[in-house]
Amino acid sequence: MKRTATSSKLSVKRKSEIFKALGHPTRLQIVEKLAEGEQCVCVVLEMFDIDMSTLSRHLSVLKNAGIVTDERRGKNIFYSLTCPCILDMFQCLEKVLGDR
Amino acid sequence: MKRTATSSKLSVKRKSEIFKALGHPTRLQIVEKLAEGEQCVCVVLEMFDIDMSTLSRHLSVLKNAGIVTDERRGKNIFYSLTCPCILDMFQCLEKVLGDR
DNA sequence: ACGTCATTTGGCTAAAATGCAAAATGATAT
DNA sequence: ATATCATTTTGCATTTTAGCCAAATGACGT
Repeated sequence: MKRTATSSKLSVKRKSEIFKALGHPTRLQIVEKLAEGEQCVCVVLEMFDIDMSTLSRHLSVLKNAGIVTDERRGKNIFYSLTCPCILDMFQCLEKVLGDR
Repeated sequence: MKRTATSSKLSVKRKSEIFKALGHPTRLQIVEKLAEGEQCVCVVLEMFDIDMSTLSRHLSVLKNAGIVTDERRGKNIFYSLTCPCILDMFQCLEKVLGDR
């Protein structure tokens, strides 16, 4: 099967949404943290010097993009990567940075 | 060597800038087009129903992120991918989309 | 039912991104 | 020197995003 570089209009939209969601330092670091496994919001909060409500908003951006899911257990809410394969993208990116 | 998921602050910034640059449908399609090889601005323009000045802005966003370079030849300016390895990221992303 | 803890949501303001139109630039041809 | 073509830059209006604070929600303990 021939490999084409172009994508359907719908797919372009979804892909760019994912990129956009990752296009913020805080959100990028959240995802990197989740690479270690499921994390409680309270733990993630400690990583940054931002308001809890701001963090919550970032988490919802990631969630809307389909990058993470959340699950409530008791009083806490835990976030995790929907598909750890997203980390492969990060490695590719490392390489892009390295090659320049 | 142990593989860590976290990155230096500087690297986080640069990475998120690259993601951000790709986080727009038009820019994403430009990059996909450049996957075919160097392209004249005029050719890229035909792909979209946008003002030339708008396209030029998108191109400069990609350029500032280091994703593309430009070269003038005569009256025309040609853009190409700085590092075609960025396309690997796209394939990873396809997989992320596929896995859901 | 009431209070508390963890998190999200609404309301607001400031900053950044998008996009068009018009002016500026750079290369070439006359 | 002037005109023309291709592209970028500037100026401006509109929309989107980021962030804080305060109010709302949901789960739990008393």
